[in-house]
Order: sequence, then C-alpha cells, then structure tokens
Amino acid sequence: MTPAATSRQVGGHHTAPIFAALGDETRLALMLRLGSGGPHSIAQLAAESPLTRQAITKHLEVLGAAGLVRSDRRGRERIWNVQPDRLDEARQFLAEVSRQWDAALGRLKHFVEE
Amino acid sequence: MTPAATSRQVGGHHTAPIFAALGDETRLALMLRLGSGGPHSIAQLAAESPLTRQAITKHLEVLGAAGLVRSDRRGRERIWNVQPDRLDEARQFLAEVSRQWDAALGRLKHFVEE
DNA sequence: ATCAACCGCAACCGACCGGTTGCATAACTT
DNA sequence: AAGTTATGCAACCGGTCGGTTGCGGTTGAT
Repeated sequence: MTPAATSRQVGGHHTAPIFAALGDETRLALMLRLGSGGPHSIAQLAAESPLTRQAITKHLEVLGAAGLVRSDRRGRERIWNVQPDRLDEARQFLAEVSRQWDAALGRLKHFVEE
Repeated sequence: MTPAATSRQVGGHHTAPIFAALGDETRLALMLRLGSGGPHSIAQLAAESPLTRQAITKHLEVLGAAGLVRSDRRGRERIWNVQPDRLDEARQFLAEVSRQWDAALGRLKHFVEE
C-alpha cells in the first residue's frame, strides 16, 4: 500500500480541519464545556468567558464547519451540542499513525537483525 | 467536578498546541509519511513534496515544538521520527470529550423521564 | 583540495486568524 | 406597545502563518 493510498484511506484530507478547529485553547474549552455540561446557548457560553459573545460565536462556527458541533434553533436562542462522529474520525487518524509507527520500528529492527 | 477541574485533568492546556500542529494538511502528510515509512531526513521528505525544503523544515519544527516528532543528527543530515506519547495524549482528550458527552446525554434523558 | 549535498538563518510577503466595536433584527416579557 | 434579551452581520485591526528567496556553513565524496 502506497503512502498516498494510506492517507486517502485514513480521514481523506478533511481530517486537518478537525484538528485545526481543536487547535485553539478557547475552542478546546468550549468542547469540554459542551461535552461535560450538555447543550448550551451562545449567551450561556459567553457568560463564562472573558471573551465577547461575537468571539464565542466565531469559535462555535469554526467548530461547526469542522463538523465537531451542531446548532439547533430554540426560540430566539441557538443551542449548540457536540457531534461525536468527527471525534472518532480524528481518533482513528491518531491510532493509525501510532500503529504504522510501531510497524515501521518493527521492520527496522527486523532489518538490522538480518 | 467543575469544568475547570475537568479541563485541568485532561491534558492540562498544552493539548491545544498538539492539535494545532496537526491542523495542517502538509503536517498531517508528514506524520503519515514518518509513521508508515519510518525515519526520514529533511531532504528526503522535501523531495516528495511540491514545497521547498525550508517550508518542510518549518513544518517539522512546528511538529517538534508540539512534541509529536523528534530529530537526531546523523552526519550532515537530520533524521526525524515520530514520538508516539503525545499522540496518546491527544487521543485521551478526544476520548474524554465523547465520554462526557455520552454521560451528559444520559443525564438529559434521565431528567426528561422524571 | 574541490565540489556537491544537506542543512541553518534571516528577511520578506500576502493571507488568514482571533478579537473587538457598532449597529440591526427577531423573539420573549410585562 | 414598549423594553429587554439573544442573536446576526459587517467592518476593522494587529499578529501570526505558510511559503518563498538568498546566502552562508558543514559534512561527505572524488
């Protein structure tokens, strides 16, 4: 299997946006907040942050564009909640890399011993 | 357990740089390349990329700063290889969020049924 | 001793990012 | 109907990011 085929198999290349979305402290905190506390509105999330509501909105939209989070309208507020599928996708990538790494080290060891 | 305590427990807050480092297509490809193909020099990696050697160097240093990768000098070349510990750290974060999410949904369901 | 290969350092550039402010709109509440 | 609450939209700003070019320094090969 070629490396290109491997990278196509594991997460295509839409995996990077997922990691990019998680690569920000504020956004990580939002994920933990939504994960542990269940669904929240924008105002609720902004109330517990030093940042502005609009900043929180932008961060949520970044997470949403990566598919990590979804929003439902409820009256005049917008409720955000976690979408766990994409988390698994990211986890599969990490698992795949470390698995490949172990295999590569095994081949190297084998090669040295021959 | 407070959300603050939770986020302190899971990956402190040095987890974000790990995800940020993985949030780039080129860097993801480098991880897959190093993972599947074993250690490589900068020139080797740059040879299979449309980018410049210096661009590859910068990307490797970003990955290195996040602890995802390490370099050893061998003669006049610099060999890079994967450091699997940090991968596990990132994976723990993802597992924790989805676990919390399931728990939160469970509590909501329970609350509705009462 | 020369020459080529591999690398490090630095400056530069356009584009994107995180965050803010200001104003407008829609939905409850009283 | 008036006031308040929750949000959307747009412009703006400094800083970081991804990438390049140019040059100098080591290490290895001939």
